[in-house]
Amino acid sequence: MTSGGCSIVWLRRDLRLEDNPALAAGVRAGAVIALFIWAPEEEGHYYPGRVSRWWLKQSLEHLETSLKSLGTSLITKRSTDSVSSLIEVVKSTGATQLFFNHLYDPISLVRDHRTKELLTAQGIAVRSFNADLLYEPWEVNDDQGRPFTTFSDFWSRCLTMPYDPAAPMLPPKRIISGDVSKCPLDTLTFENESERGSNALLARAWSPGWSSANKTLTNFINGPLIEYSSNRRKADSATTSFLSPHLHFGEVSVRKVFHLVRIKQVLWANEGNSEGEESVNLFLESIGLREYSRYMSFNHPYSHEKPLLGHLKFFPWVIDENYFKAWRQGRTGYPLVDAGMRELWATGWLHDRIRVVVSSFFVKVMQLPWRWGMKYFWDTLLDADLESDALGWQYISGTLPDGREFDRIDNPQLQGYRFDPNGEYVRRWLPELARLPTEWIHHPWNAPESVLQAAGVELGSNYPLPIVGIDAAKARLQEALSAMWQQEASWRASIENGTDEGLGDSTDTDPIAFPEDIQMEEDQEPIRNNPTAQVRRHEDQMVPSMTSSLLRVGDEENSLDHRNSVEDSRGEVPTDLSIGREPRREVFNTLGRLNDTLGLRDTGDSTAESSSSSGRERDGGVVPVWSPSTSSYSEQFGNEENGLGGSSSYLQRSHQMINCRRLSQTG
DNA sequence: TAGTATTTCTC
DNA sequence: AGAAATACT
Repeated sequence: MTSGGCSIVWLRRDLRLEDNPALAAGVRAGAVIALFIWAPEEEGHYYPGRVSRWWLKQSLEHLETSLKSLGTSLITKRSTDSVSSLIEVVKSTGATQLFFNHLYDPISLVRDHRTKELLTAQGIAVRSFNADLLYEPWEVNDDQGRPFTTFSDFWSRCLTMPYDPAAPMLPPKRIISGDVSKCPLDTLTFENESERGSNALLARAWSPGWSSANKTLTNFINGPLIEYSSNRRKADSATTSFLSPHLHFGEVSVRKVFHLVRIKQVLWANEGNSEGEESVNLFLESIGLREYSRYMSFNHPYSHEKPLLGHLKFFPWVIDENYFKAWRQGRTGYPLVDAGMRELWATGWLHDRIRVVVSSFFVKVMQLPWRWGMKYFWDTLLDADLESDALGWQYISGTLPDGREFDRIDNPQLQGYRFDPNGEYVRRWLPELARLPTEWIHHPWNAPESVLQAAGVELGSNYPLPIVGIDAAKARLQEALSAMWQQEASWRASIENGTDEGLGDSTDTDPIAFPEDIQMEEDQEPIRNNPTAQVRRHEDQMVPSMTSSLLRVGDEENSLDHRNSVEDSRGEVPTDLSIGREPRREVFNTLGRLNDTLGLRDTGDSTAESSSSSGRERDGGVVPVWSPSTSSYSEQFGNEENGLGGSSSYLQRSHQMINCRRLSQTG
């Protein structure tokens, strides 16, 4: 019981009982205090959006009910500093151990690192676990022991690792409760009055919580999965998994998903059902993208705010809030884009394909800064996920080695006929166009006046004309790109002259500010003639888009001297996109104080035995820690050309980043 | 069967 | 937009 000192199990985005290694460790160790800390201010700009908070609230209630039935309760704390709250709970309960599962977003990396340092200093035994990924980011490396820089290489490696992802664990049968009599709990508030109203409809379409997540998974595997390969391209098919919000909050373990799906695949393979087999591959790929997003975030913690390809910092984004607003409101004049944006606003949901369409339009046609779009997704998506969304937007923006090309503009009209050939999707979300014949539904601006009249469409009045013509957009994009390269060239030249400092610094400290911390949400007309479209028939998908990564990492020592940056990494990047080099090292901070520099020394396969055994340690005997102080990232992976000179600024930069305060109080 | 047109997809 | 797979003749 409580006398020997109980354990705190700090729950975050792992709101489940099954296959929860931190919880299992706590239970094994004796009495447990299950703790959830709500400290949204720590997230800076990324204070969770309305629908995301709604989900979290339901999920926590569900979890608490489950915990109660197992014999304990959920302790909730409202905080602006998780670590202090943890210490407070430690003091008031006499806990001697802390367990939690890893997170990989930039803010958590820093916060969790700090947690370990401070709590360990207080004499608390801290252990952390992998509960969110098939493999930890540091387990997956190329033959040289460096992180992969493209998704496909990363993923094929994952699928051929010498050991399987850990098998999912069963939930505890009962939990002995620690003594919380002296530990006051806070009531958490996740929504205000007006939000409550807006959220009311969500419950008709979604059921947050781990048991519902399991049902969703089962339904998917026994239903739509087999046809995933053929159906996944329709804009509104109901053939996707709907798992993404569940996965975001860790209501279901991705390893369980993986195992169940693989079992199905083996079954189908034996029956010679190749469509089913292929479907599983494709579905797993979307799981893989989610994995990769964590991988990228871990290796490049700036990836949510900086393009991984350095020259992008010279791209002359169009700073136009009216464009931005038109996009948010679904009034760009391109039906497929507008339908998507209205669905997003009304439901918090978008098919993966449509996410690509609207974000590509945002970046390539409007040329608005991708971070604005990402922020809006963050604020409005039910499955908002920083890592996945950063990967998606970077992929779309062409700022990754294997991202889309810069100069490619997707034409929403063509995409419309592709993903929504009969215009049903557009008609559902744009009632003002509902009577337009399919022939014109995706390009009303070309329709004869008589047709428009018959359909009751008045362009420029009840439906807008295209906000930007595609041809004009192409021209503007060309200009922007040449301006970018020019800037980049002169920047490079200034570096060679040693006059870099100024420029280098100023440019990368200015991720274009968000429009006065947009009330992106409520400033819209809550129109939506489509309230009852709770018909969540739409599909889901893990994340918007994505892919890719960057960087080559050498081992710390080597990379500084030999591996003279650029050149070698350059090989696999399209032509002159320079990739940064980023020395990095994980520190394995073992509780028992084992080897603390098991970094990337041993590479992938066979040699990895020592690290693989420790890395795989299920009990968390070894706790890998992302160590900001020893890692540095090239600011925007583009400019390692400045050799050593640059590396000192990397360090500075990384120190800045470590400053939690800075991170967390931006917003 | 070779050669060409068309569809599909980029993570 | 361009490559690759597929379909057609």
